[in-house]
Amino acid sequence: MKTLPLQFYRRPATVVAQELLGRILLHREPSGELVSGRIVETEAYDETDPAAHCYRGITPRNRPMFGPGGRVYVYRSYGIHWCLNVTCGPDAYGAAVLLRALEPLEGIATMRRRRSVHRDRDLARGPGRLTQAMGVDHTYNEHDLRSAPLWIATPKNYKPPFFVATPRIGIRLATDWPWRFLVTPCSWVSGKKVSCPTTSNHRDE
DNA sequence: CAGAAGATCATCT
DNA sequence: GATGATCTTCTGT
Repeated sequence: MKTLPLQFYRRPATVVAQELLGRILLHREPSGELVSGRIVETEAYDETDPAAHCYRGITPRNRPMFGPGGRVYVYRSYGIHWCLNVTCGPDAYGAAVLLRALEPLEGIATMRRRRSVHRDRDLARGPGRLTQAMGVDHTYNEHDLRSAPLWIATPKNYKPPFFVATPRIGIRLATDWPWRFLVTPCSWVSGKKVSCPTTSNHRDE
């Protein structure tokens, strides 16, 4: 599997969000074990989005978002969860893609140990669940995603996603595995906050 | 310094 | 559909 190069990330978050779908997130844990999953849901943020952490400039928390593309930005959500973002664009521009769901691939037994769920498809479906399953937390902030212990690569069977709509900020991108792509509005649209059904609660089929 | 809101999730009805 | 857990950040005084 080939690791994604720097220039992949140094593009607009909307583009990176689209092209991250189908790639593999890998984590070499302190124990040496490898856990991984296919990225199946993403969400783009940048300085133009009122819902984005970087909308009002740099703060201690969001500083990684203003770093160069290709790094980790992890933040605490609702005091309980960690959420994993991939920074995008050039240095000094605030942009990132939130990783919202994985299809578990390797280290599934470890994921099950960390998350008690009945079905494996729930192991990493949702941003908070994803970090719990992968064993990722804030200590990974600003880590370069081209190298261990946390990196993203392209699988051998990768096929570029097809979209009928143009992805943009405030739009959540997802694929039901295998390969049915969805585009869902979220956060803010046309300056107004809209209801935003979370994957975890509403895609239970 | 107090208070509210939040890129969530599990659990309950 | 509603609620609580739990904590950081931001805003207002």
